[in-house]
Amino acid sequence: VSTELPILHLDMDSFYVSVEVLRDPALAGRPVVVGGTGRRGVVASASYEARVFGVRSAMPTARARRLCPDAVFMPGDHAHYRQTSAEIHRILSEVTPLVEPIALDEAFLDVRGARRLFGDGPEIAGRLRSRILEQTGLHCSVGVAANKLLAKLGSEAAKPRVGPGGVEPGAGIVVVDRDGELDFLHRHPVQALWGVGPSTLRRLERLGVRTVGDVARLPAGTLEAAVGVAHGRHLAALARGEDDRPVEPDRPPKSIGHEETFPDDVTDRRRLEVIVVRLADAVATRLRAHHLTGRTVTLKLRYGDFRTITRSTTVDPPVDDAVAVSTAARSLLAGVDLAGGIRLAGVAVSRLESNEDRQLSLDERQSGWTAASDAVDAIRARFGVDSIGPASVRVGRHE
DNA sequence: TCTGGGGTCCTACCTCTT
DNA sequence: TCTGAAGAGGTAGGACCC
Repeated sequence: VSTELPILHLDMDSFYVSVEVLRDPALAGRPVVVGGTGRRGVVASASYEARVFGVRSAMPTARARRLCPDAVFMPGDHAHYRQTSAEIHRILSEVTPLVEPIALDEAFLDVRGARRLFGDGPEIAGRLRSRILEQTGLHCSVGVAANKLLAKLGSEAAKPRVGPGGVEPGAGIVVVDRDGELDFLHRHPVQALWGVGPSTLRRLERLGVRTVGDVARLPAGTLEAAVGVAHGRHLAALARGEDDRPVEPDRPPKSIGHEETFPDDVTDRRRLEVIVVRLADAVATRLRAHHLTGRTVTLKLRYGDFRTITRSTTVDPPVDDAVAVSTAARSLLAGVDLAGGIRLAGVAVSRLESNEDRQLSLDERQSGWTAASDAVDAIRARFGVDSIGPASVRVGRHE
C-alpha cells in the first residue's frame, strides 16, 4: 500500500432499514422499505432484498409497491436513527476529531494525525468497521484514498451489489491507491462526479461524454461552453482526480427550514395560512434549540404541476420566535396566487447568526415574545412538543 | 407514473448607492 | 442635474447532494 491515503469515506449499508431490522429481527432477509407511506411518499431506504425487485431510494413509494407488493413498508423513525447515528459518530471520534458528517449514515474522516496511534488509512478503516459492527450490529462500507472524491467512490465500490443471482456481498473496504487512481476514476460513469445530476448529464451526453475518462479528455473550452465556466473547471479538475476540499468538522448550519407535501393539493388560503404558521413555529423552535437567529425568511410553494416558487424577505432585527417568523411568512403568502392548488409548502430561515453573544435591541426587549418563546420551550421540554402551539394551529386541529 | 425533506451552492437579475 | 459604471445587497430560481 502506498503512502498518503489519509481520507476515509464511511457509508452505512441501507442504514434506516438495517436499524429497523435490529429492532425487529423478524424482518431480516425480507424486502423492507423505509419511506413516506402516504400517497405522495418516496423511498428513503430499501433493503438489498427489496432492491432485487428494482426498488431504489428516491423512487415514489407507489411504484415501489407495484414492483414489490410483498415488501414491508415502514414510515421510519428519524429520532431513533439520529440516536444510532450519534453512537456511530462517537466511535469515529475516538480515532480523530476530524470527522465531517454528511448525513445520518455517512461521514468523511481525515486520519492524518491518527496514524501514529492507529496505523495507516486501511488499518483504521478495518478497525472502524469492526468497532461499529460490535457496538451497533450495523455494517458499513469504507473507501480509503487521497481525497474526498476518490474515497467516496471507494466506499461505493465496497458496497454489496444486486446481481443477476441476487445479493452479492461487497468488499467492505476499497483502497484507491495512488498508482491506480486515474484508472479507477476514469472507468466510472460521469454521474459519479460530484455535481453531475440529470441536467448536467443531459448536456454532457450531447457531447458524447459517458465516462469520467471522457470528461478528462474533453478540451476545456468545449466543457466550459456546455456547462458554464465555473462548473466546467470544477468538473475538469475532478475528472483529473484533483479534489482539495478539506474534511471540515463542525460546519455551522446556513439555513433551517421545514416543508411538507400534502396528500391532496390545497387551494384554500385560510388553510394554507394555518399550515404556514405551524411550519414557522417548528422552524422557530429549532432556531432557539440551536441558539440561532436569522435575517431572511423564505416561503416555498410547489403547485400541483410541480412548478416551484420561493418568496423571501429580510427581517430586522433577526428572528427566532414563532410570531415573527410566521408574520413574515404569512405576508409573503399574501402576495402569491394559489390558483392551481398547492402540493407543498415550506418555511425556512437563513443568514443565521448565533444569538448568544448578540445584544438584544430595544424592540426585542419590549416585544415580550422572547419570554413567551422561552416559556413555550420550557413547556415543550416537560410535556412534549404537542403540549403547546400557536392558537391558529390548535384551533385548526379541531375544525 | 410520478416526483420527500433536509440542506448547500451558484447564477441571474434588480435596485440602491457612490 | 443628468448619465453611466461599478459594486453591494437582496431576491428568485435552478441544480445538486443524501
